[in-house]
Amino acid sequence: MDDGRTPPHPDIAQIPLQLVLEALVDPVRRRIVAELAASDVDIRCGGFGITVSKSTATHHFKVLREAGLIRQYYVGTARMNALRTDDVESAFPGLLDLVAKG
Amino acid sequence: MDDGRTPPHPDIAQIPLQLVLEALVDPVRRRIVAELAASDVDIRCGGFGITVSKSTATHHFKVLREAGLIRQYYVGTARMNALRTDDVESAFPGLLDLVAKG
DNA sequence: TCCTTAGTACGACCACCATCGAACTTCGAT
DNA sequence: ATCGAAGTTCGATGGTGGTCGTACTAAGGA
Repeated sequence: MDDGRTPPHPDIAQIPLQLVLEALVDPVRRRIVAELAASDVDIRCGGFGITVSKSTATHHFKVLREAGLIRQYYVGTARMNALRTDDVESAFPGLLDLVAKG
Repeated sequence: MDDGRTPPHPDIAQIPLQLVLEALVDPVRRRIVAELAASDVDIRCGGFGITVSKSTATHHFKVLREAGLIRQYYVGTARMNALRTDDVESAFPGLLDLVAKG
């Protein structure tokens, strides 16, 4: 399970609303979530329409992951991002729709 | 309508999600919203279980009002606060429930 | 008329967070 | 074996927002 590169992912049921709102209040992070929500496939870190530096992007993905909103895994050097749609919807119903619709 | 003391209240349909999230990311403001959601009656500014100074409280109410979440009106010297439940629910379905449940 | 109560307005301060660049790691391809 | 592409880590910086105290205004009661 733990290949030493896959970061830990929290249990959504135990994430306080505070953490989720802090994650989603940033427009860059909300854009990431919206793009994932609109996509059929997972997206690598470099594949989003965001205009920040790579180090800043890394920071945003970490915040989203620790808030339980995305899952991350490696494919080669690419770090893939998946929206935890069902998890989030069960813990915070309606929230993803709000973000997706903008 | 305008008695010179009643502040302007924005049309909810035109409020960006950004503004609402900025309002709700603060735990003090979320507490205010939660208390209003749990109450049958409107509550004056001094009637909440928050532990900040009066000037800080004024600031929080202003943010909530400008985000379209509450309506404010005067009764004597007391400034009453009412949750705009239906407005918010129609513009951001599910959001108030998340805050109310905490 | 005072005095108290309720809240606002204004500055100042402080902590936090988004941001960046530079240096580094890891993987894949040449 | 090298090189480039993809991210990470670290430290520094700058702006913004939550906080407070003080001074102020408005309303109601003694």
